[in-house]
Amino acid sequence: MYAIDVQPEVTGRITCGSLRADNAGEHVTLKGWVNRRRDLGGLIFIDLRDRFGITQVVFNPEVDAAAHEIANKLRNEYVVEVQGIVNHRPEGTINPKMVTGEIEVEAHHIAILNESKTPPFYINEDGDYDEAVRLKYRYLDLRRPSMQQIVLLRHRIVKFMRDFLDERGFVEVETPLLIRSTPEGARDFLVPSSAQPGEFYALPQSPQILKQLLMVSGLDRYFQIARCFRDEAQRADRQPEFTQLDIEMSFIKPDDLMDLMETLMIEITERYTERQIMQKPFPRMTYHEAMDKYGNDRPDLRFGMQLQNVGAALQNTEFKAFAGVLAAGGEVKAIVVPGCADYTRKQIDEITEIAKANGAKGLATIQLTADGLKSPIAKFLSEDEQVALTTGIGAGEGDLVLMIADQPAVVAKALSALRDEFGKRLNLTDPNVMAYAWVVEFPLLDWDEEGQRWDATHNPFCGYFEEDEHLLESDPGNIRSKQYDLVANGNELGGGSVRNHKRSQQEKVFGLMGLSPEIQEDRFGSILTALEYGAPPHGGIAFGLDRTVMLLAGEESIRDVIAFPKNNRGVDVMFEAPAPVETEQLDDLGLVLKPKQ
RNA sequence: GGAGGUGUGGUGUAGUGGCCUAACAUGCAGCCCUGUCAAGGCUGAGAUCGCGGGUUCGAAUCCCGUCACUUCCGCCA
Repeated sequence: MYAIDVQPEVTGRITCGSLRADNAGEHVTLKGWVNRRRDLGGLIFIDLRDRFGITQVVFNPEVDAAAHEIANKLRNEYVVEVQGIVNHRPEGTINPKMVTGEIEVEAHHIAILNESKTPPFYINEDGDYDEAVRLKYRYLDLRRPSMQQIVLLRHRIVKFMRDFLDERGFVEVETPLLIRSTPEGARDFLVPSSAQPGEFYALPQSPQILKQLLMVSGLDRYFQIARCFRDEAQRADRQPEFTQLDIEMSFIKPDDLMDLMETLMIEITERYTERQIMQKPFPRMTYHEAMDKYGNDRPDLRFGMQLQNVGAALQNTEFKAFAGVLAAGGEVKAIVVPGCADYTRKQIDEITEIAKANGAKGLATIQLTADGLKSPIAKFLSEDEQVALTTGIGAGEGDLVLMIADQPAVVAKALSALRDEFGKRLNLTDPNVMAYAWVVEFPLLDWDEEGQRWDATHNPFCGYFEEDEHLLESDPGNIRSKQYDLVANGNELGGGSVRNHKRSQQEKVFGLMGLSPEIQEDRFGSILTALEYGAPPHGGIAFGLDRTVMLLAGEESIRDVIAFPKNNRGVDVMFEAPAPVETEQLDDLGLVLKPKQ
């Protein structure tokens, strides 16, 4: 349990978590919910719960017959007010599991402030309840102490962020939610306007341009707990509206920002969780290194099992599947899975499916059993090759070697998925460890086959290394950006960059992305013009706040760290939003709905 | 847009062709009980097994379709 809650002092109300042996003899009034009732016939015990804790109340007919009579009617989740005397519990009935377990309140009066229907799930114990029901009755779900802990943790983290940044000269600025749509990136949520029928605002995917404009304003250091919106498919760690800790600073190098954010994350982790940080200062690796060793730009560094390139040993292989891939400029990579040589045919099929679901055409396996090599491809491999693919990459008896041959992107994706799978299967992902790391030097651009143009890897405002300037024409795919991502345990927590602060730089990037000067002016005129008026060098970062809290709270779903989240289809099941609107509302907006298919 | 998983009293689960007139726990209702703290004991109510169709003498169970939830791929500058 983290020390993240405080007892209120302003109202003078005594909470259900505050009474101790010292309070014995005091007359008190407690208010809260009935967590549990234990009716022994003569005596009735009530565990009274509020956000701050649980206190046992005892109703004794010999002390107050009227109160005891009312207590007969109490049920779970009734809201009551109890007046009574704080007593030491009798010898032998102290409950060491409760912080208030040395005392109880002897009730002299009780008032039922509100009754409650039987809740659709248990408030007083944690369980794995149907999420649809939890979301429909979210106010009850949030009544559960474990959910309140998360709400509090999030509050503490956000408050710490604000204080931390304030102490360092950052200014919190609110930026508008009704902005202009730009078709790049994710699909925008659109908001129609009645003042301009047929025209739309968009909700921001991030305050990117706005915070850069604040740097042009000379604000020097900006932050915001910024709500962002993206109309894309949901995931366990993605919501249509989410919150970022958004930061921008002037006159910085990437290192300045990384150091600052690293301090912030270390402080938060160590203050509010009991998790161990795997390595301080956070390791830094380039994008290429991350892709090479882990096949992933957000690797889970809690375990090894790195990808190994075995192409060199297979230059002359007779195994056609490998030879063909290598001849076509592809690669063959392997991971060594410890202790899984005894995998059954069925288990091998299972992991092959995982590889295929992640784009691989197949999965080659070698099982190093006590009886020797077991592998469907062994017969195609020379003795030297067999050695290279086993002991040559550190595999020993009892281990399982997994190999994928394909174009680098396919190999990376599939092997990375397998690595993550075995990290879980083999319990290598210690939930008490936070393996933070920075990934840097992403490629500025990657080639979009469909659009036949270069696309910004991160965002189009990301700056690039001056020494790569000469690649702008010849080899745009190899320009290194000044981007940095903070990853932890296989999650991308945040990303940012030092930006283009000159119009000419920014135009070059837009140009490579296939945006004509006219389109650039139309969509990004404001920022481009601003860059002409003494824009300082600047850069920033945005942290996924929900994702960060999720990880620190040890939750597996982003929905568990958002008070009122949407479900997997973006539906708010409590309010049943989105919902149709009145025809009059559409008329005001100049909108007509197409008939449904 | 695609693939997988799940769907059985309020809740969590069991049941994978007949023994199911659907079981267990908990919750709920009633009764008993003065030191419980996941209180205990007894009694009881509560599910046409997501929905529709099919196969079969017989379907919670097999098949097809559909819906919902969920995970992943695509998507997420």
